[in-house]
Amino acid sequence: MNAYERLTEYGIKPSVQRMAIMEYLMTHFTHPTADEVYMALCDTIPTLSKTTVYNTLKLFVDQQAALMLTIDEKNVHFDGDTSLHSHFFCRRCGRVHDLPYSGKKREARELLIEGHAVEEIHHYYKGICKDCSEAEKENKNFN
Amino acid sequence: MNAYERLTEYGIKPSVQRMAIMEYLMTHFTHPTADEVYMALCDTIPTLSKTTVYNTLKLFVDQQAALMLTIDEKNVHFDGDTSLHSHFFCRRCGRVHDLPYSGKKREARELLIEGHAVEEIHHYYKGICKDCSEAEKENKNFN
DNA sequence: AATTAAAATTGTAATCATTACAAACTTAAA
DNA sequence: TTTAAGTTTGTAATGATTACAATTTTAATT
Repeated sequence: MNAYERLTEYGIKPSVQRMAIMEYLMTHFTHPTADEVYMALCDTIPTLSKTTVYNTLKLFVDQQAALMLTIDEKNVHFDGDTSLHSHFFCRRCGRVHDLPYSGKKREARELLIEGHAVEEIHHYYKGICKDCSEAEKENKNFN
Repeated sequence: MNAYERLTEYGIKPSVQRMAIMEYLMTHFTHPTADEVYMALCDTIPTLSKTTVYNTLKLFVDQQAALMLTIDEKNVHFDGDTSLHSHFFCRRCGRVHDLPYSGKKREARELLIEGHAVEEIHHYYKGICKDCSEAEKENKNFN
């Protein structure tokens, strides 16, 4: 599936900017921030505005075509993989790693928990990631 | 247990400000933001600085005497209840509700997942809370 | 008690991610 | 081709958080 199809599938009218941003999310599983998306695309789309990146990512999230990760208190991260999975945030290098979802497999939508209508499930781990742990052992700095 | 004991237990040297902030966390389970803590205390401690509130909450989190919740992209929330439990963030009213932890009960500390050293486990739900759902049914606004 | 050093607190100013807003541009329909 | 609606853009504002240096407090020592 390409970016165009993905957008229309989620009821989003395609445009050059929207396709570029979706394409980026579909090919980079680094959980980028809005700024990282902007920096990656502003060379190929020189007229791109950061406001557009923010607006577009918000649109994707509203349409459930992307996930907004609030795992990092410094920056909001975005994830083009909307399947149910967990995340690990490394407080050393600041990266977000994917992990399989370890909770009960239940549907995110149409779920009531203690009377609250659940729309999203987020499962986060925080700590020091494998790369940073190994780098520390060797007295080296990762990054 | 009072605030003084709690602080010393977590290796934090007590002070008037620290005890007031810890006392607030121990008696209010509203998951306040730094600003809410400041606003609640600045009447009784008129010289209190917002910087002190930020520094102190960070100290509590570093010493694991409180949890930092990044569930809300607008504000960091704090939780004096460090036991393993889940949270529900209402995108309507912005409040954070407690929920029992539904995942596997495993120790947060000393846990390796795919090579990553886990220090914290966070389980978040997002959606519309019970109060807001009921208020909407009655065509009223909660808040 | 006076001296001193370390730690804690404070206020101000800076930072920086995000948003508001209005103008400019594009699209597609009429 | 006009019109309206939707989209993009740039600039300026917002607001939470942090940096920093000065002040105050604490606690140990003389």
